[in-house]
Amino acid sequence: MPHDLAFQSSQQACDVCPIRSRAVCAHCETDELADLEGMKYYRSFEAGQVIVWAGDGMDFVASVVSGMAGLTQQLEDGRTQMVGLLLPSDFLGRPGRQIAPYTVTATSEIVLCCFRRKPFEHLLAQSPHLSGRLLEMTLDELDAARDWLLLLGRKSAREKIASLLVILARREAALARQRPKGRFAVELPLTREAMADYLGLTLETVSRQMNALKREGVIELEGKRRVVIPDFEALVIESGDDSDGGLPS
Amino acid sequence: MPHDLAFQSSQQACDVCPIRSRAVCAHCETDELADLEGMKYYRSFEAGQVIVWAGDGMDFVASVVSGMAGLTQQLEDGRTQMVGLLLPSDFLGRPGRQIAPYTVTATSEIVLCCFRRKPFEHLLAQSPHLSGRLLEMTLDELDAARDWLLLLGRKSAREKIASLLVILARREAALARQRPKGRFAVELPLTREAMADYLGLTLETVSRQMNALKREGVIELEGKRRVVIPDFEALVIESGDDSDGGLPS
DNA sequence: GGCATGATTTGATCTGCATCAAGGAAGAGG
DNA sequence: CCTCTTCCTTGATGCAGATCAAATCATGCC
Repeated sequence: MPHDLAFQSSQQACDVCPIRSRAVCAHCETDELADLEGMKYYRSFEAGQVIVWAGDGMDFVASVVSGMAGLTQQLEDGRTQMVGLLLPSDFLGRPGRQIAPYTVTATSEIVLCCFRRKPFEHLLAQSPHLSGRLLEMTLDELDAARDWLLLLGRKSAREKIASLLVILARREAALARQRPKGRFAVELPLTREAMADYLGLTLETVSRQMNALKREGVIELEGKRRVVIPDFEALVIESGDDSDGGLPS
Repeated sequence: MPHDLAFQSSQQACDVCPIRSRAVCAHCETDELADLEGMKYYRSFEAGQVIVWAGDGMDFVASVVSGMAGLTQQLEDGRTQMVGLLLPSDFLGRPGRQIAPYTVTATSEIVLCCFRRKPFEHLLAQSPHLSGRLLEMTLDELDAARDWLLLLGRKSAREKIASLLVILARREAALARQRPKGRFAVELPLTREAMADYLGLTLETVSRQMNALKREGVIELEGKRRVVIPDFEALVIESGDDSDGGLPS
């Protein structure tokens, strides 16, 4: 039985929270934060643990504080596709919906800041700061899903791998309010199988393409779960789209 | 130059609107509807016309009244993926964003109920009925995008075609507040190429699979743009997922 | 250390769909 | 009626990535 970190950090204050500036609560005022503090609790999961099963009831919603999780959908015969990637500051759960439509699995050790559903929904109805931010985040997620549709529908295996690394690098940089450039290192808290499920490939193809990119010097592997990108712009070219990621300036 | 139908219908009243019960304005009260009437105007486009180009400014948002449109994304080398399908009652545009990220093309003749951006955003900030409904619709769209990810990542060409027909049948039935069952006819306001762009296939594969389904009696074709589904449940089985579409009862 | 367990790599072969290449069909405009 | 043009179908061939099969590597446990 894994050691549950939940109660170690159960009373961390919002004003020192690392995701404060990007999470659902980003626009909240002091009094709203106080309300949120009253309904929140932390939970931790280890890599591989299931956080929610599709079809189960959920009595909470949550923000990812650290770590990574995947939303996963399945066909009856077992074919699996990841349909959402939860990184720090992302939101888990849908207000107004009790039953989870997707299975959520921790792909690395993860810490969630959970809010009890009922009080959260109540506050959501009161606070335009909260509901406005949630709308904004949902629209961003929809944009990300649409980029992902392009990836799954039209990119080659090699481009898919490169795209995933670009996404992870951008997200990691965004938390530090930067953008990736030149030499850059990324944590890769995913097994080859999880990557395959994300990219609509098999794990063998993922392995082959990763090693091909490595052989050609586009990436360097430090162990299996850490990637160094010697030239970020070169990786972006491999990813197939030349967009700058839509970030300003 | 096509004949512009825009001004023929420029003053249709909201209370006789066919999409009233499902569009952004669904939860609005009489006074909010009056505000909306003041900022709205209708525009029509013919099949194949571009409604918005990616990168262009948009000074309106809109609801689809009738017809169909596709949001489309492209890689520099021309590979094209549809990333959104706009059917009656769907919402076009993102509040707070001026520049369109995707090209929007009418795939059939289409009528839009447009709202001037600024007044709409103002009302959105005032009205929880409006913003709440928009959040709800955005979350539904995200769910649809996630089903689509599964389709693109893991389904065979045959399953993809069947899935598209199931989606169109469900949407057509939903407008009449029903669910498809038994024998059912669907309009297919898409060229083979548009279907291919939706499904991440080539138009040749779409054509072959459509005719294969026809040969096997799963579908019947009335002309090229109308499909009769003799047994809806059989089509759902071909689509690969046995879900009931998530509708209650 | 020795041994299980799970993750990853690597190789050989197969196959579904893309690609390339002609034709048909059906409507629009002269 | 003829001739574009656009859309669709059908056939032949090739290839990227799936599938099947075995090592290799790591890690934790006894």
